[in-house]
Amino acid sequence: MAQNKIPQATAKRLPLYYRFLNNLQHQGKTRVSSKELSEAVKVDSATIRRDFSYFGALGKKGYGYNVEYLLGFFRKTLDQDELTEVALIGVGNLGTAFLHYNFMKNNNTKIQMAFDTSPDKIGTEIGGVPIYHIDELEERINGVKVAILTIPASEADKITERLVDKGITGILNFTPARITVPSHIRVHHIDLAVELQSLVYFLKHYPLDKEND
Amino acid sequence: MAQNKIPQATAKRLPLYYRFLNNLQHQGKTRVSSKELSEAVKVDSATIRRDFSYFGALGKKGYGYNVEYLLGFFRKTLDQDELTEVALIGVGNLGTAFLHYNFMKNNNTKIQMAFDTSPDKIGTEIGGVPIYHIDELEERINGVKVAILTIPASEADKITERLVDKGITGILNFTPARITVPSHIRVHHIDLAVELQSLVYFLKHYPLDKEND
DNA sequence: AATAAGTCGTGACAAATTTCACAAGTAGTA
DNA sequence: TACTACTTGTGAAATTTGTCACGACTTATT
Repeated sequence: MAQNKIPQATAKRLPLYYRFLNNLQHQGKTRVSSKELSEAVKVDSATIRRDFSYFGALGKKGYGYNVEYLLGFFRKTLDQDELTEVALIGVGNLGTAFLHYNFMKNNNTKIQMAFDTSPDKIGTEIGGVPIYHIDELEERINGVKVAILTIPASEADKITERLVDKGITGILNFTPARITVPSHIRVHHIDLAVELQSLVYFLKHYPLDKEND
Repeated sequence: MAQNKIPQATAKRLPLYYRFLNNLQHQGKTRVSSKELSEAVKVDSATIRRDFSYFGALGKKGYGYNVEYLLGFFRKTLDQDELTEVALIGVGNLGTAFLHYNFMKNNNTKIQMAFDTSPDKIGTEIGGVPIYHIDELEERINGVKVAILTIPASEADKITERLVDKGITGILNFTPARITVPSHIRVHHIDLAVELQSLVYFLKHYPLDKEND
């Protein structure tokens, strides 16, 4: 299932490449060079060529890459044909933003259900996704392997434990809490406050002049 | 202004350390070892010690680190005493989430104003932050150096240009668009769709067993 | 005082990632 | 066909980041 030779740094950029290739195709472009792509995604062109090369020789010298071919290749590589079901826990503003986001456009993931405690929300739908009471988590979440956590930090540990018990394998954690999970479960943390603070720190201590992010 | 010896990877972790040290202090803890901290923030203890060591010898052998001392040190280092004013562009769900977030608790940043186009929102406040019409951007944003972009991707380039013209120096970009700015302006991209796709990719291709994130 | 247990700071190494720079090949043109 | 301009794929070097492992010192205990 895994050609486990691709560096993690490369793997993180793949979804980005995929989306921009999609854009290019919609624009009717049939070929693209690493230089053009570089300007679009803000990644060094040599890095892009290196990234692609892990999958083999996908381009042609003097020509560049064929958009459709590359796109087809990435679709397979990123398992874009296979749907991954996702559950969203916590329908606050951030959670609602996710529900409105149309993930299906370029995507292989679908938020299948959401959970909250607010009586106003339970029983309704947002963006076509039904919202259930968190008490129903155990009975409804069967089969879902990925969860997005957009709840208050104070709830994070408790909910995480319940998710783990139900066999979740990946968690996208937006709470400031650093949750603890068994080692076979993958957690990606996105901490909005840290991101903002970090940006401010870089502004003050790493003034830019020629380099770019 | 910058002791420019600190690796970027370290710099990114500083706000995280800072917050957990704050938590510890609120819990009344006076000392902490790199091992304890490691368990809390999920960063290898050797990495933590190395990170701290870039700032000098902050700890004591056989004892650990004094929470208050360390906290005071980080407060200075992260310029927690100096307030950075932030403008938020786009008061959708994601933007609203930011406005509700109480950044002032452990933080040196304050969202001073927000902009949108919806007549329902303009003139109101959310989380104490006034919302203005985007047309008033130029006249109101003076002095603000950092902007959070939570608008549709299609607006990103246009708004970015206006922000740049008004002398912004840092942008936290939540739109899927990879915006283009002059090289002296720092942009951090956070792409929610990419984050989710990326997590799914890792789940499928990099099964965990003992290692952890 | 002596001993044991704990912890830092860091030299040295290892791993991961990025970048340079160029040979080799392709496309386009005349 | 011959020539020019372009672009890939990659060996090699550089840079960045993470980890190991241990000497040196501190605290606590007996």
